[in-house]
Amino acid sequence: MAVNGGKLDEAARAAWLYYVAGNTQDQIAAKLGVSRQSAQRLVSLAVSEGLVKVHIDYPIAHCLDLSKALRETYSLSFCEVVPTDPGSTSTTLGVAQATAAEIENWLGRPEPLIMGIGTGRTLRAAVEHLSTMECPQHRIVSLTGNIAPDGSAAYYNVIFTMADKVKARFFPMPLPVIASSEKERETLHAQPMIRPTLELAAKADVTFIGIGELDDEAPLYVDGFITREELQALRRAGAVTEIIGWTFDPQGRLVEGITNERVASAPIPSRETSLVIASAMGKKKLPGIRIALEGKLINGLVTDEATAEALLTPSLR
Amino acid sequence: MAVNGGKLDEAARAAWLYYVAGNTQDQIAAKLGVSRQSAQRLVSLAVSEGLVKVHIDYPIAHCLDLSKALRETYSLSFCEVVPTDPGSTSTTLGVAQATAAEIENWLGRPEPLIMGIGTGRTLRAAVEHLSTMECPQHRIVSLTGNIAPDGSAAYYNVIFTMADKVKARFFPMPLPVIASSEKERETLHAQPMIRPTLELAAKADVTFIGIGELDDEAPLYVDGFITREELQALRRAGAVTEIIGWTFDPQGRLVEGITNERVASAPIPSRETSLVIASAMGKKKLPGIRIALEGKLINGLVTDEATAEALLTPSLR
DNA sequence: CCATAGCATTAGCATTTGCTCAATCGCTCA
DNA sequence: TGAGCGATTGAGCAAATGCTAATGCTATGG
Repeated sequence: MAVNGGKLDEAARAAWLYYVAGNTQDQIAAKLGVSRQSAQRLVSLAVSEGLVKVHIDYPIAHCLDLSKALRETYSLSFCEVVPTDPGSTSTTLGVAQATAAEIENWLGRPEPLIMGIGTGRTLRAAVEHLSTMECPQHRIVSLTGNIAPDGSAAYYNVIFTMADKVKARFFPMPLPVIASSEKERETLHAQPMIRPTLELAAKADVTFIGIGELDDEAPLYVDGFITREELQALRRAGAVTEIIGWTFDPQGRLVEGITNERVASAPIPSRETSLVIASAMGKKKLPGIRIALEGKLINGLVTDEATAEALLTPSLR
Repeated sequence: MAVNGGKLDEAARAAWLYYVAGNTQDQIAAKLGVSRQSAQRLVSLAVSEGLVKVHIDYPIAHCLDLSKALRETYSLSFCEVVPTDPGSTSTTLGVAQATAAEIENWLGRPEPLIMGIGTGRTLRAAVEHLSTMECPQHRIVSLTGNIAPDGSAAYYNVIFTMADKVKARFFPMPLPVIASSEKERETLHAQPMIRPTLELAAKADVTFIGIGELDDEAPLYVDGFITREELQALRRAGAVTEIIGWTFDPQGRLVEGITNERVASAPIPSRETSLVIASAMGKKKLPGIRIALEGKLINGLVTDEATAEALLTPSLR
């Protein structure tokens, strides 16, 4: 720890000299008394450890236009559109950083608030971009269970990662994502540990969620929360997208009779009382985002240019 | 404007692809349909226009230690210590960025506040690092006059530059820094345009100031607010440092009888009601910073490692 | 005390970046 | 219409950076 900390300390210093003071790596090497290669390693360590935060502080007109159009079309209270990298296959690039910035923005406020946190790859990537902050005045509540099918803490439940970065009061949900029966869900939800957390989730001032697909790589299936048979049954019943465990049909209605009766997650907080921000981009998520928007499940969105344009093009379904 | 804006737009996009998406300049060139050199130019334009904000998000132990020691030694409410670049001759490097971040931090708060702004090279450099922000709830008041001796707006009065970046309610002070006589100052201060501004300054919640030397490059003299003779008289009378026009002796007392009776600035806001943050670094400013600290003129400080260490070494006077 | 595994460091090279200078483009004004 | 001039572009090269493979070093266990 001390050694590792000292290393990161040096890395941070090297990165500072490089990025802020504008030294070359040769100069840094001389100043820190190490070889040029070591200086390079320190800088690259700082980058890979996420110590170096870069952001482009300029409102790109096209992104602003798209954001405004989306806000108006879907009556959103919040919408952020980041540039698209035409060559990238990443499904989080840019959106993760922007979501992290928005989370930081909320957590930076002095007045106490309740933040709901969903799950998924995108949200996880966002949380990894968070700075360390101290904000004991806020309460952060997980909307989904965090027990993986094998009994371990679910990897894509991001609240534990978030707790490493942010000092606030955390309320994880010690539940599976999907209970084995409707009755089990009732029992679990009635537990004294769970009920206050559910009540807190309902009172969230701001909520960040991801949007899941229900194709063959559906996160619910890949992470083992549902079986292949259940996935197929959901699709046959018309389910197209998933948000914090709940599955929806193209009209934004909960699909009944398969898994939704057993989902142990909190309901998505009400748009009336909470700002519900979805973070998602990419072609595969398009139907899901559209459902969330048209079904009025969300009132905030972080996405990229390409997805924003597709959302504004009349649906071809 | 439209052309320039379009250019910056492209530059921002190129910089985004470079720094956030991690493309090489060749890839960017291909994606934007320009030559490699043009892509390079766009990225470098974005950097030079200050569109690219880099910050190192890691608390370097040595800086934290110094900051803590300074807070305790001088009972400061706020202290930030940035790394020192041993080779640099800059007197603002790092401190400017850190001060900008702190200003942004205050301006980002939703509850309305009054911010006092002093003058000087360091503060100017800080303001140039500010992001554009919208915060109409805040009021920002200049503590010094902004009329240069030639009648133009004084360059190092930073409030106008700040107004370009930040949308808030600004209260500049249409006065010279130093009036021609005590009587003139009284007259000016009694003006209906001035009095409310002075009252606002006295109520500042947070105040950012620089610290000026009184050597041969004294800003007051270089900028033409005082004559060489006045500078020499001030020095003979024991004046060592200057803050928003006021000159102080080593005991932190106002030097009487030379210029202080004619200084048209607002008084430094009270430490009882305002957080008064000085930003300064470098050997030349050391005596000034020490006076400000020991004379309890300030209760916040942004400086660099080398200066912090010197401040913690018992004075050799 | 020695052997060895694992990690850090170095050297050398390929890639990427930034700079300079000459050429070209486009605009203004006679 | 064309000359003049500033701005923009591209080519080539030098500097800076990042990667890989080989070497050296340290700690641990026999």
